[in-house]
Amino acid sequence: MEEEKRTVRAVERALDVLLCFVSGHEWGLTEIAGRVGLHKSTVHRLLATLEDKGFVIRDAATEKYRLGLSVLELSANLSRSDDPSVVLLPEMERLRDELNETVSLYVRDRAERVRIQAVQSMQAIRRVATVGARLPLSVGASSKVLLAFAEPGVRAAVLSDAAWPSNLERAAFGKQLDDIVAAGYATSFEEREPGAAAVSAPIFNRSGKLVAALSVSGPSNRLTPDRMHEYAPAIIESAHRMGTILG
Amino acid sequence: MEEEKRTVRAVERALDVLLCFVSGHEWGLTEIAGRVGLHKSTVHRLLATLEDKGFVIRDAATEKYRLGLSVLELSANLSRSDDPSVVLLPEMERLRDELNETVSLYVRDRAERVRIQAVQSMQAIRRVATVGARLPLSVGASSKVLLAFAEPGVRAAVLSDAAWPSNLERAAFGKQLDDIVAAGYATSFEEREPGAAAVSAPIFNRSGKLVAALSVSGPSNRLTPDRMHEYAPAIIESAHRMGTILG
DNA sequence: CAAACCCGTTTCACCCTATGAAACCCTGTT
DNA sequence: AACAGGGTTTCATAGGGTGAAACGGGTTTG
Repeated sequence: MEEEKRTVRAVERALDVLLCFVSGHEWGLTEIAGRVGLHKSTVHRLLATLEDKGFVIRDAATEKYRLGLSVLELSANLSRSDDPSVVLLPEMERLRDELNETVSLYVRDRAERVRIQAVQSMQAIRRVATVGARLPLSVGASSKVLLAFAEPGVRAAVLSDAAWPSNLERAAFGKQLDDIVAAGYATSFEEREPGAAAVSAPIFNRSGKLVAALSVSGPSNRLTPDRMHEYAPAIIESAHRMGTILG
Repeated sequence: MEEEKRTVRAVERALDVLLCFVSGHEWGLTEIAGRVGLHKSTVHRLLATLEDKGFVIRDAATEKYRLGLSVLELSANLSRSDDPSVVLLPEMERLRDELNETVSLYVRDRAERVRIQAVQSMQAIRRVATVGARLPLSVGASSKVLLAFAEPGVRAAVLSDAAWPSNLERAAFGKQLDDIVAAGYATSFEEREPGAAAVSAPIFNRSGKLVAALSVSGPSNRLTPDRMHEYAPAIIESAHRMGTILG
């Protein structure tokens, strides 16, 4: 609490309002005010500003707010030519076709992970992965990869974060991460979602720094533990190839 | 200048900073300060706030700012299931396959139009359309559609906008829009870009309100005026079908 | 090797402006 | 009519955003 904040409160609050729209598409003013814990009139002013700049629009029919087109405009420029999510796409599709399962790409953002790219399996029963989703860093194969192979310090920093689940045994988890470093890949079986399993391997750039986790996921009856270990070499090889594509 | 502003200045400025990233991917602090016309230290604080909420990140190598992952997260939820750009995609692909030309979807945003979805022709020579692009509302087939079929008032409002090109003869343009309403579709031949042509038809929702313009575009040697009028019925029918898909 | 320069960071006093309580205005409901 | 539940507007207050200036750390210039 002693932390000197060099941020602008009004802007922080406006961005919190904007971030309401990551879950659910439409919100009324009062709803938003309740969610962010601010007074109606404050939120009203913030929304007017956001609307003015095109970040939100009011649905003419429902009178509620939804995301505006400025966000689309920004996200269009998010994918640059040297963006991993673009240059790695062909290789992701190749791997998808080889294993016929959904392939995702994750990066770590503080104490969370974000799915920055995904290609879906073509099978009827498949893992459906939405790009942009933000997931906890405590469970799942790619979470463990993103922690295990991270630069020194981040592992300790994340594990000691206040948001980290307290019921998770730290020592055992650390041991698990060490095993993953030794094996070169991680698996998860019905860990985060029942019926789902995943294998994940680290992607390093040329200077050996971890940049992303490549993950293959599907229903747990297809992706049995045996099958996952069988797939692992192909995934590791694919991840290695991706590393050479990057700078 | 007498206009009572009910907006928050600090937030406005922060959003202006964010909107710098629609053109060019990377900016230094001083560059941004110059662009938005603010003092360095102000921009520094705003950027710190934006970074804190994940809307921008600092490239570790170049020390410059680029868009952060929160934008990705937001844009993921912009494409909701009832979002036109998603539900209309199959029909757009069908039309693309029928005519073998690039198909785009535009909506009006104030005095501009935004391409919210596009599927490319498979031919070697084809119109390449990027989603999220923002274009003037004064030229192009879909511009004319978005104006001609708009609700009463918006036509006059846009034409009298300060940003409207003054060299455009208003009376003649208005007549042209009336003709388009009568015809039910619009064409443009090398109007905005040399060598490019387009046909566009309006999409109305069930309550008869204009929601988007469906456009077929390609090289002007394939999309001759004759060919465009020949294509028009199919495009109108497709646009009508899309209207029934929407609420 | 200074000096000059550029960029980002920090400090600080001033006074602008964001804030929230309350009142107000709708429209629909009891 | 009275009420409820949304959104809008007003207004006094003090809290906080602001920009000038100074600082620090690089790199280029003399």
